[in-house]
Amino acid sequence: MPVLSSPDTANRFRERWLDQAAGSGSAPLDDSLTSLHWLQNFSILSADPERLAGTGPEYPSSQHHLLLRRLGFPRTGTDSPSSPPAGDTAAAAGMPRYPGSPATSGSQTTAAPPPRFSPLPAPGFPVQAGPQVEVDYRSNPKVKPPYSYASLICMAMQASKQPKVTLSTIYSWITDNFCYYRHAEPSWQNSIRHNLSLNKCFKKVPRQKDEPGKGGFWQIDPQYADMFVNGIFKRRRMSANHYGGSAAARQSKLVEGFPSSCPHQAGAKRKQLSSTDCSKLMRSTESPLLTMEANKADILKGDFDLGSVFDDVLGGGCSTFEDLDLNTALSSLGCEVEASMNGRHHAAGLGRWCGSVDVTHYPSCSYLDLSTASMDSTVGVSQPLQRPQLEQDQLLQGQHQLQQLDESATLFGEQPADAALQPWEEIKEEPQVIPLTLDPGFGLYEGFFTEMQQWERVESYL
DNA sequence: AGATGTTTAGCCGCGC
DNA sequence: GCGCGGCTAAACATCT
Repeated sequence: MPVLSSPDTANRFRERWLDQAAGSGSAPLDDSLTSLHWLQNFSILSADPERLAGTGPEYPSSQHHLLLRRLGFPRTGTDSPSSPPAGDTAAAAGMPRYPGSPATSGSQTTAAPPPRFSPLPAPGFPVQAGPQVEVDYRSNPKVKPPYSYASLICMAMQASKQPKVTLSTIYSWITDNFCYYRHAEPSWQNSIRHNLSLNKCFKKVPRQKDEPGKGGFWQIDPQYADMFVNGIFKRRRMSANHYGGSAAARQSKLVEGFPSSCPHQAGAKRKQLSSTDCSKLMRSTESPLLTMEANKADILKGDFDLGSVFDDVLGGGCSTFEDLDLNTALSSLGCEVEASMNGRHHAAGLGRWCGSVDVTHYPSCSYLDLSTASMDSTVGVSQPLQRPQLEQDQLLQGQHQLQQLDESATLFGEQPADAALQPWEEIKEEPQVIPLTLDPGFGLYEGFFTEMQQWERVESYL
């Protein structure tokens, strides 16, 4: 993670951040740098359930890929499905599946580069000389996207402007954006369902009696929103010495904070608690409110205390911003900015995974969802926006923030070259993400947004 | 019947 | 080696 090392920077941050907190206006905008027109062409728009009937416009695959990458969808090695894909697989095609997992089938030896969004190889993956080949997952049916199902679900949810999505919406978004799944055996859908059910990060929202349709809705449980960093599901173990404290202690906290660490979900599921016991245990404490209350103490105690972090940083206790992964924080906060233009709500995906420093670096990205509904929607409450001026202002604000993030991305891009050699270092930091104490009903987008915006602006004040 | 949701089982790769 | 995370597969239940 790029760092800000100068105390001056911290002071600048404090000055600007505090100024903003005091109500000072925003800086003039430069539309040329903040145009979001490209977003409107992003195929993620098709995630809009109303457009998922398969009649949506098709965008050139190259454009899709470019946009997808511009959105910052990172290729994540650790989230790459580790099992042979279903259907016509990359493995079957003899294509090494990323990362570092050579094709398991040697029957066909078609040489192909590993699927990747970024030209950087993953650790353990042999560096290949020559031109970097990128894979367009939208049009290439042979390469399985290197995203875990949880990540795919998260993407679909994020891409949707809805605070809750149906299973079919998730299916549609995935098939719409990843050609592989259009041709794959439908077993992947089973895996999606399995993931939704088993993964505590996803919460089912029962369909109202008067709501037509089948099945319920799904959303990311705000309690676990921080598990999705850069839109990618992160539940990897932390490095032993990443924090100042003991890894064991943090692991303990992680377990406390994330029931997903229950042996049933974890690998020990068959060795410690029986799945039934665990399931019961988990469900007995499943209420986000309960668990939130239970976790609140720890969270407030400073598992990641923003105030103390700033105190450290601003007070010089922290010589650098290394310990403050702003992008992680931002993404943990699920940065959302309302942005609809001319009273017209743009469809899903009016947002971006921002903070892409450089395609040659594995960027630390934050998803800036500019969809209006996300912020204004609460579960079961649809609140049409009729605040054109506010929307304009917020759009401008969002654009401004994007601009600032881009600028800060440039700033962050001035990292040592060797930073690119360890692109996965950020992943090790993922447990550092902030445990959210949010309204479990996606009220987070309302109640939390005020705080979130300030976090979102953190970089803009540097 | 088909879609959706839950649960169980087992395999694999990776990190510690 | 062990634990964990991710995946596939399958059985089963429930709902539309």
